[in-house]
Amino acid sequence: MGYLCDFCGEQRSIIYCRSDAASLCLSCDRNVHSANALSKRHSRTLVCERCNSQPAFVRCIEEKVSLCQNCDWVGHAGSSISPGHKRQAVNCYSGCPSAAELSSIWSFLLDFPSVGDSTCEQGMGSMSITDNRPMDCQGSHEKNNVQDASFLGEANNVHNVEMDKSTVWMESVNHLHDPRLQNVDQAAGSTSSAEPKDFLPGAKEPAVCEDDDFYDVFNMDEVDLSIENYEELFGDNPQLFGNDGIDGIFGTKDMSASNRQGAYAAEGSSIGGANVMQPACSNAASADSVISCKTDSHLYFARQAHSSLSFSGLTGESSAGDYQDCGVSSKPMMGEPPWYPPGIESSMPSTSRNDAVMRYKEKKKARKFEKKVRYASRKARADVRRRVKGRFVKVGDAYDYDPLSPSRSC
DNA sequence: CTTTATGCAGTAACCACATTATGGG
DNA sequence: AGCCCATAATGTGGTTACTGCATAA
Repeated sequence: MGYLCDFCGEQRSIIYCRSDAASLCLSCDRNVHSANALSKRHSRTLVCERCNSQPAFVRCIEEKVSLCQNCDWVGHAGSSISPGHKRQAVNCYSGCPSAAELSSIWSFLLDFPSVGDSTCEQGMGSMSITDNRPMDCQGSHEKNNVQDASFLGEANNVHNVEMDKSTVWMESVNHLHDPRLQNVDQAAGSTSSAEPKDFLPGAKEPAVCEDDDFYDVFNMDEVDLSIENYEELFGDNPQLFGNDGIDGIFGTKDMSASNRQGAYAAEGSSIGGANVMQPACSNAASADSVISCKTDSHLYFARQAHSSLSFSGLTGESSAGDYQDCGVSSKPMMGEPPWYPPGIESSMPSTSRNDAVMRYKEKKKARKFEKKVRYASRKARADVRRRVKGRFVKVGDAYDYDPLSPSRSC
């Protein structure tokens, strides 16, 4: 069975666009994603060469194949045959890099027979959606000329790549806390550890901070952050939330439900560039992603965290498309992630998970939104006031409820 | 498949009145 | 500026009624 480009149906698909949920050949990828500013921001990565349906997560250097998480797990973690294979993280990119640029980023891209294919490149030349600019995104380039190419640390030959700095950016997954990735070779081993530090507060990192998707992450307007006992949800693996764990996000564990939102937003500015938050694009993305799910989403996120998988870009009112954009469809929110490695699922102690679900449900049920009493004196007054069907009654009138005594006057 | 009934969860409204805020002298 | 007084506005908790949604019949 051939895995052809979803767009032209002719070339072999190489790139997977999460936003479009489509597998594209290089030509169509550039064609489609140079259409407008929004499409340019679509986060793409290689398509899994095994299942050809999921975005690639790592590349097995030994087998020279790009694999999604599921296939990677099946082929490596879940297999006794090739567990020691060296793997390399496959990053996401956005913008409209050429095939040559991509091959500079992913040297292994040359393994693909269609890369560099003349007809493919010619097809790019005959793009019908192009504007007059030889290399798109010039406008934004000028506007965002402060952007730095340092994020291209994953590239083997960063300095040789003269790509549009404003439109192409790689997303590091180096800070993944996925133990299964411990064996992943961090592409020339280079900038992995230092890379996140480039995004510290103050150090403007436009490719990250100016990305609307990233801001969406901090769109707290409608986010319910009423995690009553988040350490119960997330505490099993505090490392997932950076060095400071969950406290690194919320600042204090004693933060009330109402305060969390504000504090979160307040910290968001620093978090955005600090050690906690990183924009991520995929299911292979940073576990430092944002906690901004509502109700049941908490559980799902918790599951993601527990399984060392994560996603970002979820806002309280995220749509299905948003989830898709993160490499996770909305469907799993109602149940099991379809791409969830069966091995993990089966190996995960079902009892512990059930316990976690039970605990979550209990907490959710018992959760009460703390009401902040502004005037304790009024509360004290109300606490002793007699009522009729819950309503206050005049002093001396008949009442059916007396907080001071269960007796009734009538 | 559509309609109706039922259950559940969430929320606004209600009450009296002490407390608080505001403005004028 | 500081004080006093009158008036208006606020907020407090338990209960009910209402609404919207999901599910079953």
